[in-house]
Amino acid sequence: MVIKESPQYRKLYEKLRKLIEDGSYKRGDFLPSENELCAAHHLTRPTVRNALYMLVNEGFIIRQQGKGSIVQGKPKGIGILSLTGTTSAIGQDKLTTHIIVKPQIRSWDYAFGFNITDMEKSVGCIYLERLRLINKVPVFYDITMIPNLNLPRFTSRTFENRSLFEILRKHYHIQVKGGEQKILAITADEKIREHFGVRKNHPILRLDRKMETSRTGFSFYSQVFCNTEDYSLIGRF
Amino acid sequence: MVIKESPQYRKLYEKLRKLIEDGSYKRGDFLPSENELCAAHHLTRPTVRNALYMLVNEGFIIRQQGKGSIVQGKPKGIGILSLTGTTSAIGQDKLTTHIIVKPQIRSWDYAFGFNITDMEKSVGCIYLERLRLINKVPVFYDITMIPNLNLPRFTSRTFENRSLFEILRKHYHIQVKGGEQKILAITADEKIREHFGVRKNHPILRLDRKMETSRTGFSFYSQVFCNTEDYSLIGRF
DNA sequence: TTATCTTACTTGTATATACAAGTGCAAATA
DNA sequence: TATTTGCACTTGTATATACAAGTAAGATAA
Repeated sequence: MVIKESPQYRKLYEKLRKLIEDGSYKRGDFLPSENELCAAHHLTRPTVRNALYMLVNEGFIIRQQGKGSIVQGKPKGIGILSLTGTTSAIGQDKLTTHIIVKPQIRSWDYAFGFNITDMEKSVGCIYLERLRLINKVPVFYDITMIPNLNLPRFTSRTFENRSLFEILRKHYHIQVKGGEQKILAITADEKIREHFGVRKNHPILRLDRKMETSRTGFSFYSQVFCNTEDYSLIGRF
Repeated sequence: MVIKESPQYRKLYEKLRKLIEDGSYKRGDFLPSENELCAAHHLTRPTVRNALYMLVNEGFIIRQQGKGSIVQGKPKGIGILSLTGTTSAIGQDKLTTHIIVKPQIRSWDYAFGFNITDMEKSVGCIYLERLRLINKVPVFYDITMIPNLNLPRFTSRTFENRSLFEILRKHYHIQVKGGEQKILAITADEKIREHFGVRKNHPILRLDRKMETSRTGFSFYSQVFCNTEDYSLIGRF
């Protein structure tokens, strides 16, 4: 498979994003002006602006006419509500993953309330369940279902302490572009209580998510149970 | 106060958005191509693309190279997770609002975990509590705190069945541009149980939100309790 | 001193243009 | 018939340019 080189504006976006994420630019700092970025990277203003608007859309910076691009810092907390997966959102060091149900082929005909196509039904899905801990405290329990479409050797890969998003990107060149989610509060059932070690009637946040990818028509689905006693979900809108 | 005319790309965005929202374009339809929109509205491609990308960012359409702009339909469900307020998210016809605590000036020194500035502290806040019902079923209970900065006659305005966002926009020319939110699951306390009419230990979704506006430095805050038994929150990411 | 104007910067809006690259279909070819 | 080729369409990327409008600070004038 041919991996195309990123366009210029995306490269600049990645660079600036990294500088914000690693703290080179702190909250309140100003990015270089558009013209300075143009000169420094040998680009024109529309190209630079393209990169800057990506940062605006993700909340890394705000822009003010007459002043400049003001760094907001990286979106804090558990950014599962935005584009990133859990791993990148909270930092790999703190997060450990236990596989509860190893990836296996199953038949399916629905995915957490999202409609799936006849084609997806016919090929079945790869099913897995994971428990994820932050500083050794179980916080997420998730069930993932991925249409079994041209993902060779997927079920034999190891998921312990690995990001699903990363595996899809590196081994299959599939990027998550966005998606849809439903959020509700429930009380823990017995299985969830056991995994989280909580009492009866403990409130749990449930997310039903559809992830849309760069491969056209290819989406996958997950249901995430989250114990928000110690960690709340944070996002920008 | 002078109200500036919207730029061209924003006008086109509004037009197209309306056409999608009122069903003139349905899910799966294609919008006219960029060149057709250029010709029809006497604009150039970059301007048209600007409008189209606004629709992409809000999930109204997706775009595919070589094919076109594919309508996704309006983001369904209760879009409180995205930019819109509750009223515009679920449609005014179904939503009724009861004022539980009428707008009043109070002192404050925190806002649901968000930091507020000394200036905001010193002027106090406008405080109100509302109960909002969908088809006569109570679904949202929200507490709102707005810094008391140059909002003449605010506390005397009527909020029954009116949108807070709309009042800010029409009477004070303040638009909500985005914000930050924390989401967690809790069990209903006695006050909430009473308003929602639910039993003890009923799970409730709580959102702590900071709304950032077009008036620089002006943000307001709300805490929303949501009974997700019948309606779950839906958003795109 | 105080108030106003100018200036130099910033981002915002808009046009005009060019070529790359993905999609789908029809015509030409084996 | 089946396959390939070419074409006409779509969006994607990038450049070059111009002027509008917001911001801040220094120069100028009252």
